[in-house]
Amino acid sequence: MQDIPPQPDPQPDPATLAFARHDHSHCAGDTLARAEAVAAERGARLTPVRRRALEILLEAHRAMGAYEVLDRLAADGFGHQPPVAYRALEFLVEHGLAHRIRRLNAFAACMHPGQDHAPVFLICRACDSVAEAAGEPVRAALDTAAAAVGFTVERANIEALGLCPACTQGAAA
Amino acid sequence: MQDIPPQPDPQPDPATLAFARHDHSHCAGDTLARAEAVAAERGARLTPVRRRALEILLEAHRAMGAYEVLDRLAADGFGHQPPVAYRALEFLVEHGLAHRIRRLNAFAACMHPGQDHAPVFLICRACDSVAEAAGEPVRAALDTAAAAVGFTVERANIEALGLCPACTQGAAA
DNA sequence: TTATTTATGTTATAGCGTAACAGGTCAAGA
DNA sequence: TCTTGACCTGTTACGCTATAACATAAATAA
Repeated sequence: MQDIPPQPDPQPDPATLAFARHDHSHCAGDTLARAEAVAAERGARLTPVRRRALEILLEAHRAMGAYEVLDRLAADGFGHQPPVAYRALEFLVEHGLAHRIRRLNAFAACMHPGQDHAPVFLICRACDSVAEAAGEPVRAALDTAAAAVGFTVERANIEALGLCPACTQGAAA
Repeated sequence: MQDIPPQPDPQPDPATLAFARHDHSHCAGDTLARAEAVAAERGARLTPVRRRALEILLEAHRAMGAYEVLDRLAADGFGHQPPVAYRALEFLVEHGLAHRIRRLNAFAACMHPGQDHAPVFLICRACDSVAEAAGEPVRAALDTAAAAVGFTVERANIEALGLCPACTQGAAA
């Protein structure tokens, strides 16, 4: 998922979650299955709304605003009011099944539920795509910096704005 | 500014920008002077509203919402509408004289204008204090992680939620 | 001066998020 | 079984955050 194609196609979606091409239907289904396993393991109740909210994020495969998720939930027969979406999303974030991207006021399904809980988000300012990259070393450096002043890190948001591979090429050309 | 007092007093302010005690009036004036130098150097026009907005952040010495800054600007005879504050704050952020803390929907004066442009923010979930710590190693790790997928980082937000030294002690006691 | 850019201020509105309350579901224990 | 308590879902209502679009004024460049 991290390899960069030499000639990337134009973005198929305005905000895909990984820059490289991949079998999306497979990755979504697979991730959902792993998310279910993680939830079961943690004793977290993945109720219908919550599960559907996660599916919506996985299907879209991009960062989505809470109201956008809400619209889809409502269309599927769930509640129509903001708290419905916010609570489901909060649950997913709480249990590491989704992430909140504050720079975008948006949420995205976690692509590595249960394993990689130090994600960094790479947001392309040109094409608005968003990638979730592994950030263990970044998190380790953050923990060190915090420890130096006596601070204990519990949760972290690490978000970068810049240019994705495709747009870097475009800018150079 | 990074040393931790053995017996920190109760927070004098709900959201101070550094955990350790220090001579605030001195640090604010000094920082403002350095900020002016940085602005001049960059050819950035530190107009009255912008300068006043920076002063407000420095005087408060904590993270402030845009509307809170706006109220003070209005009280000083500047405009009363949101864009007045947002534009001034945006300018300050743009030129590295202030930072935006997305987790708090707030802004804070940069404590190291012109030198340290890889700040990390440490937000205490117990007492709401915020510290700006040096984050060069964190930023370096982030750049590395991004480069691994071909992404070029231009700006980054690195924010940690956890417990400050004082509240860690309190929780342990 | 005149043209051009940049900054300030306004009105109006869009977007994001949460508090507080009501009803429903489910499991554990009396 | 029935009741209690915890949790989940849904609602209304509201507040906070942020920006678009436009008018005016000030500074800069020609």
